[in-house]
Amino acid sequence: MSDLMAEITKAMGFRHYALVHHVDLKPAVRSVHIVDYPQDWVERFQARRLYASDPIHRASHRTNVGFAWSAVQSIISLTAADRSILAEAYEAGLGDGFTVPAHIPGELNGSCSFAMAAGEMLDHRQLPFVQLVGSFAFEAARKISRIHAPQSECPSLTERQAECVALVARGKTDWEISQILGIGQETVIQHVKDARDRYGVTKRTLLAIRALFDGQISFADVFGR
Amino acid sequence: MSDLMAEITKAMGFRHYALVHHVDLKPAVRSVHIVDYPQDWVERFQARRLYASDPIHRASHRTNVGFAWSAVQSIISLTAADRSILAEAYEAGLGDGFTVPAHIPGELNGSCSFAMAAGEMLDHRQLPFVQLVGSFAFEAARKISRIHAPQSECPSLTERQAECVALVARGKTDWEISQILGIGQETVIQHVKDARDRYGVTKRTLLAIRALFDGQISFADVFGR
DNA sequence: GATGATCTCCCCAGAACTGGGGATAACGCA
DNA sequence: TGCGTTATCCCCAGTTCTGGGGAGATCATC
Repeated sequence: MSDLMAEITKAMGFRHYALVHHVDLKPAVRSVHIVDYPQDWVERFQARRLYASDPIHRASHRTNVGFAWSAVQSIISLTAADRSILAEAYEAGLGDGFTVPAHIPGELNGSCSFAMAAGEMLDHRQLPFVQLVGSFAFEAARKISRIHAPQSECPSLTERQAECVALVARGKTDWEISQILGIGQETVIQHVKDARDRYGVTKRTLLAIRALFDGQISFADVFGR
Repeated sequence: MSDLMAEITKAMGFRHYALVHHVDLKPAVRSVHIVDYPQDWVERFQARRLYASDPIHRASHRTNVGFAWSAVQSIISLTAADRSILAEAYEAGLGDGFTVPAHIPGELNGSCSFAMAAGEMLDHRQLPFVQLVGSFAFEAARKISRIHAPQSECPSLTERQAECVALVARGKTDWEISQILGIGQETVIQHVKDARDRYGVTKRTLLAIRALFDGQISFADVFGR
């Protein structure tokens, strides 16, 4: 993967790339982290835990399409600290660059960035192509890094159960759910009990999250309306 | 905007388009909703509130790049209900299509879809271009409707709080969390309490889901390892 | 007609959570 | 030095959840 990325990066006229989830490196977590940035910068980046506050990362959380680093202030306002981070990156050898955000609900935020050497100019005519490459590169990395392990049969819930779980996910108590659905509290308790059983979990919190994860309910069910 | 979309749609060889946030239509909410689908289907879609459960929408919540509708089962597993929804859409005049997801942390999920008439075939060589157009179209629509996030307060948690919330999301009890983190149960109770306060919620279930939604924790934290 | 699935309702005991009220210590920042 | 933040711990009363045990009604299917 990194060989391929290096090749593509070069072919597009860039010098460095970073294909990352925006988290501190935790070996235990299956996150994407394929980077070819100046070593010096990578170390400082991690030491200072910039993955959360780096202005490029922050900007990538506010948009859906890629952007040139030189245009970052059109997306977020830069603080003095941000400017010094950018200056430091430049010192370390990173010139202008282009970052493609990669967000999926319920997953870590990520991005795919390509950078020139310090002093070189971006070829703006090429950016749409870079956008495309960035998106697909991230998706590919994400698929590879995900073991997609159990692919266990997602237990299906009955309609009533799903309705109850959706309300559980909204933080409703069993009594509140009974009022919303117009049935008895005992009935709700039973539906939630049955739903927990189907998922083989013992806590309603995990029930809600599992149901969310495999699409029995969606974030729209939780926050919609 | 819709004129332009219609033109682009035609130029790319498609018949219909839909540039939408995945929510029920509410005039009060400033969300993107630019659609040119068969009227019949739009009505049924809204009547049955499919925005949340439509398999194409669900699939678009699981990926970051576009996908052909005919390949949707490689992303999510289809239930019988899903299949009947797809069949119904086909009946209504929607053939194969291509959907580009558009997700931004803290905002409503959205997508940009292009569809053929029933019976026509997708030109797969063109899909990368469609991907590009879809992304930019959504971003443009989003900027115009300038919903720039309903100033979605994304409260930040302290490290300890986030650790506790991640474990809450795994269905652990406060006592279990205390054992895992090697601290007192009372301390865990306090951290969870503080985290609930920051999010302004009163139930740990909603706390976990909110934290999941805006990226404080991820599904990897919940299911990983 | 039996069987299974679903939805509805009921009771109970013990565990877990929630919302108040405290406290101490360490750290950085002004 | 004082103030805010964070992390740690403690107590308590009341609510909510969890895991057992039931039961009757409907509906489709075999």
